[in-house]
Amino acid sequence: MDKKLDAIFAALADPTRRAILAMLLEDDMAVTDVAAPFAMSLAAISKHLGILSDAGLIARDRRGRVIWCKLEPDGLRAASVWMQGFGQMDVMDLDAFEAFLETGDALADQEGLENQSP
Amino acid sequence: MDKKLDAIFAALADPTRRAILAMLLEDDMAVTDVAAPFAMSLAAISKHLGILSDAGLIARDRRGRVIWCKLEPDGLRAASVWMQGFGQMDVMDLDAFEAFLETGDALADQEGLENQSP
DNA sequence: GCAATCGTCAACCATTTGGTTGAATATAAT
DNA sequence: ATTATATTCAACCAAATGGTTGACGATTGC
Repeated sequence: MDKKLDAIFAALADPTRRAILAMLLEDDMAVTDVAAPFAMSLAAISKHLGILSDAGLIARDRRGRVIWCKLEPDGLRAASVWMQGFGQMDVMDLDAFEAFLETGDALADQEGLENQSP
Repeated sequence: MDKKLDAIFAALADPTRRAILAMLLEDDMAVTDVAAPFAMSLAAISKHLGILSDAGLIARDRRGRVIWCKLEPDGLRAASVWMQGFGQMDVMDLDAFEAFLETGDALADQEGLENQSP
């Protein structure tokens, strides 16, 4: 139960992984496309995605030979709850965030990347 | 500027350090008293405090031979700003948090520990 | 069938991390 | 002055982290 927080904060502690999360906030992406902007190997990015996935911050979904990565809407909840207890302050509206991710603009213009045939 | 976030999230990724922060939320504490509940050496705790301090999450203030540790009210700001941008949501009211720390109950009953002569 | 693409796995490497112990420093108390 | 207390420092250690490369398994397209 503490392990979850460990994993989340450790995942957030790396700038590459934070950048990946920021990219996924705008669009679901294939692993190769996630890796493209970074000056490191695909295998390294694959490891980062594994860490983000283990922390519950993203999910990976295989479609054909392409694996699509997307944000896990509930992923930040544990961290937010801890921060809430820490600061005794208003924390974020995670339910609104989930709604935002699932129905909102973030995932709307996915055709910016190549289309996979359904 | 990214390094700051690295340091903050890395600091939060360790359960001992999160526990220390939770303790300091209730009271300013001397290093020895911080270390007391943990099953590790004082030197190890001293290192953890150094990491928290480098991350800007706590401040250490020497008074006599005792070093008092207290939360740095502004310490979580960068992390909160990042999360805010990430989720596009309210994260926390840090100004209220600062007010809470500086004038509120948290630091009020410090006489629970031994008094240092002024 | 055969070749190209997508992604992971395994082995390796250097660096960082989280802990230990023992010595060193600074202040306080007797 | 001596002794005790509070804390850090330095050297060391095992394990984890972040990266590399090359081989591998799946899937697609010709």
